[in-house]
Amino acid sequence: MPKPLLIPALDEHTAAHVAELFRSFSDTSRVRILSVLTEREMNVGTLAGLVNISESAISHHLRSLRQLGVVQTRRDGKEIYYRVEDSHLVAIFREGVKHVQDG
Amino acid sequence: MPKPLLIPALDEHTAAHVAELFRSFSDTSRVRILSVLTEREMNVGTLAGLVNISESAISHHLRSLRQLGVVQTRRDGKEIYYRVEDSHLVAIFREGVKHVQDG
DNA sequence: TAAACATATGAACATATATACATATGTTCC
DNA sequence: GGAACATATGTATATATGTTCATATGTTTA
Repeated sequence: MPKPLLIPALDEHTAAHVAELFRSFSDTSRVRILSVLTEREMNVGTLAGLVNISESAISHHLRSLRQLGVVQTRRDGKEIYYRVEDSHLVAIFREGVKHVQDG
Repeated sequence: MPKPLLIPALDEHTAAHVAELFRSFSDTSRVRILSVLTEREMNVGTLAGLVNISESAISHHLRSLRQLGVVQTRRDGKEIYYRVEDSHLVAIFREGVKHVQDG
């Protein structure tokens, strides 16, 4: 089957979800958070130290990431550990980082 | 070499560029534009018809995508054709779409 | 060169987003 | 139960972003 001359654009609904996914990677602080959480789980306080923004800001970011299903949580006593479980998401994120690093 | 217990977050400068890259995929209209331009080159007018937003809006999006190096251009007479040349970018974009479509 | 067409640009506006601060919730240990 | 700690939430605010409308630039053809 030959490619049609006029590719129809992705439907609005799917496109909105794709945009939403990439938007979760589209802020400097969130990228730094995810650069950690794609390597290992981490709790909010430690994360705040590593990323150098307030725990409140971290928590707000993590909430939206959790709502989007990008991160998962595990409570251990007083602390809540966040991680990125989905390996496909991890791969997409890492490809973005690699693309930047390879110039 | 064992993984260090404390993964340092990605440095701010690199993270900002990664965020910028993903931000270019983080809007519904841009995703629809790119869903076409990752398949074949296309001019502004036709694109506006496919994506269903004004030519001006398309043009603004294409300008930022061009400034980020995401799209390239070719003029043919009155028309300017846009395309995504970088196959790594195309792959990252498609993985995002696939991730959404596979649920 | 003028008219018609394709695209780009600038300004204005409305909406979204990130962060900080204050406060609330939930957990542990005394 | 109360104190101390970890995280979450609500609100306010500043900034960024997407779109529209009006206008400018560049290209072709009469």
